Amino acid sequence: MSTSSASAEVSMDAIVSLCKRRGFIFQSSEIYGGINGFFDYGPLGVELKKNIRDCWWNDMVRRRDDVVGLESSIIMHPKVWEASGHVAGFTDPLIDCKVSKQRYRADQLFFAAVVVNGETIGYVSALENERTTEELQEKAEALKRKKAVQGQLAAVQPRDMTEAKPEEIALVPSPATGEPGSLTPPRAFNMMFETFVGPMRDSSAVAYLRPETAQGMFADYKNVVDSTRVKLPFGIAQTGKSFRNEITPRNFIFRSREFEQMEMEYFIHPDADWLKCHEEWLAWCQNWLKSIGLPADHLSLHEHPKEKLAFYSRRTVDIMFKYPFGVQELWGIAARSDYDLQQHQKCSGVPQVYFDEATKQKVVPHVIEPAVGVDRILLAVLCAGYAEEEIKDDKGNVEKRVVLRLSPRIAPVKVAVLPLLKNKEALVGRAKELYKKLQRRYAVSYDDGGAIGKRYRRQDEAGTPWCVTIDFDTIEKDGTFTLRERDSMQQKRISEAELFALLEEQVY
RNA sequence: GCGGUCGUAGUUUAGUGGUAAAACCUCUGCCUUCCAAGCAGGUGUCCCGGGUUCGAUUCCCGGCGACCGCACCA
Repeated sequence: MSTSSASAEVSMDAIVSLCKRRGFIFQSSEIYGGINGFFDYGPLGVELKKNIRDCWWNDMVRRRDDVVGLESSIIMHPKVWEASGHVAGFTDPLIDCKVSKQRYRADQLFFAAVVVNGETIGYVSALENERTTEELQEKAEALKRKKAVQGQLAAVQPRDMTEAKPEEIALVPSPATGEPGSLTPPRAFNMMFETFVGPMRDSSAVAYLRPETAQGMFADYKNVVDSTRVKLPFGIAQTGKSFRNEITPRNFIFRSREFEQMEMEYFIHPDADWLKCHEEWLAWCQNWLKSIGLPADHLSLHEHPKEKLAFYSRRTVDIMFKYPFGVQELWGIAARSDYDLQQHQKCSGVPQVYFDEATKQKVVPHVIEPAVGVDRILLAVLCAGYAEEEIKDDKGNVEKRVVLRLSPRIAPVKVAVLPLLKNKEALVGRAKELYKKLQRRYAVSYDDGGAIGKRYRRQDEAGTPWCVTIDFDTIEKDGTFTLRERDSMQQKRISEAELFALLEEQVY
C-alpha cells in the first residue's frame, strides 16, 4: 500500500460537505430553509469546538499564574456600549448608489439645493473634504449653465444626507455618476442586536447582545482587582458568544452573526513597556496556534497601518491564516491603551484604578488584548487538516481517502476501539472492556460495523488520530492490540499501558 | 444591501408539463483474522409560498438559502 501526497487545493465545498456528512457543522434552522449567518455544531463539531476552547482555557488561564478567568453576562447595561463607543460606532447611516454600487456614509455625503431667483432648479452633491462648500458652489454654477437658466444664483447651503427629505433624495445626484435618482435613503446599519429587557417594549428597556466579550472584562475589572490578589501585570480571560449583525455573513462559519470569542485583557502599568508586552503576546498566540496543529506556513502577520487603527488602538497586529478563500484575519492582538477603563471611569463615575505599592500612586492600567474567534480557529483546523489522498491497494487499484489531520489535542475522538470481527464474542467483549476503561478519561468511540478497513476510513474522516483493533492475539497471547495511526496508516502492536502512556503524552 | 449563477435522498449527481433515478453514505442479516471486499434486504429526495394549467419538481412571480463579484466589516 502506498499513498500519494494530498491535493494542494482544498475546496470549501468539500469541507462544508464533510462537515454536514459527518456531523461537524449544520446550517441553523435548515428545516425552515436556513437562516443566514447562523450555524449549529453537530456531535463531532461540538467536541472539536469544546476541545479548542478547553485547550485555550488551560493554556491561557490554568497554566498561567498571571491570568484569571471570568464569565460575564451577554446582556449588559446599555451604558456599557455607550461608553465603549459601540452605540455611536455601529449605527452610521449608509447610502447606496444603485447605479455605481458605491456606498457612502450619510454624514459624509453633502448636498445642496441650486436656487436661482428663489427657485430650486436642481441639486448638487459632494463628498466631505476640506472644500466641500466650494465644490458644491462650483457644481451649482455648472448646473445653472447646463440648464441655461438666467438669474441670480444663491449661495449653496450644504447639508449632509442625514437631513435630506425623501423627496430631496430622489433629486440629489450620485457623486459617482452625477445623475440623480440612484441614491437610496440613508439606512441605519446597526451592527448590534437590540433586544428589550423586561416585558415592556419601550425605548427605556432597550439593551444589546454584546458584540464583543471584552467589555465584560473591563466592566468587572474592579471586581476582579478587589476580590483576588492579582498584581500588575495580570490578565482577565473569558470565552463566550458574541453577536454582530454583519451585513454580509460569508465563507461558511468564518463571518457569522453569532460567534464565540476567546479574549484576554492583559492589564499593565501605564509606565510599562507596552510594545514589548505586545510582542510577547503576539509570539504566545502564534505558538499556541501551532500547538493545536496549525501549520506555520499557513500563518502570517498583518500590521494595521497607523492611519487605519481603530480609535482605541496604538498598535494592532493580526495573525492571518491562509483559508481556501484567501488569507484572512484569525487573531487580533491589539494594544488598547487605557481607553476602555478611562471611558468606563468617566461614564460610570467609578474610579477604575489600581494602587501601585511601589510608587504609592493610583494608576489606570493599559491593556494588551489578544482576541480570537473559536469558530475561525475551528474552520482553520478543518481547512488545514482536510486532505484527499489517492491510495493504492495491494492489487494496484487506486481509491480516494478523505482524512482530517487534526491534532490529538483537539480531535473530537481520541481513540476508536474496534473488535476485528463482530461475530466473535471474545473479541467484542475485550474491545468493550477497553472502550469503557478509556471512556473514563478520554473521548473514545466504539465501532464494530462492516469491514475493518471501512471502519478505519470512517475514523479518518472524523479526524480520530488512533484506532486500536482487538484480535485473537490480544485475548490468546500477550494482550497487545494493533495501534493504527491515522496520518501514516502504519500499524504496530502495543500494550494497554503503552496506549495510556501515549494518550497521556499527546492529549493535554 | 446590489448584480450574476444556482437550489432533486445525508453526500455527489442524472432527469421530466403526467408526483423521479443512480452511486456513495447510513441501517439490518449473513460472511469476513487488519485499510471503503462480497451477498441479501431496508429507510430516505424535487427549498418555501402564490400564479398559469385538467395536471407544476419542471413554466412565471415573490420569498428563503447557497456560491461568485462589488460594497461593508467602529
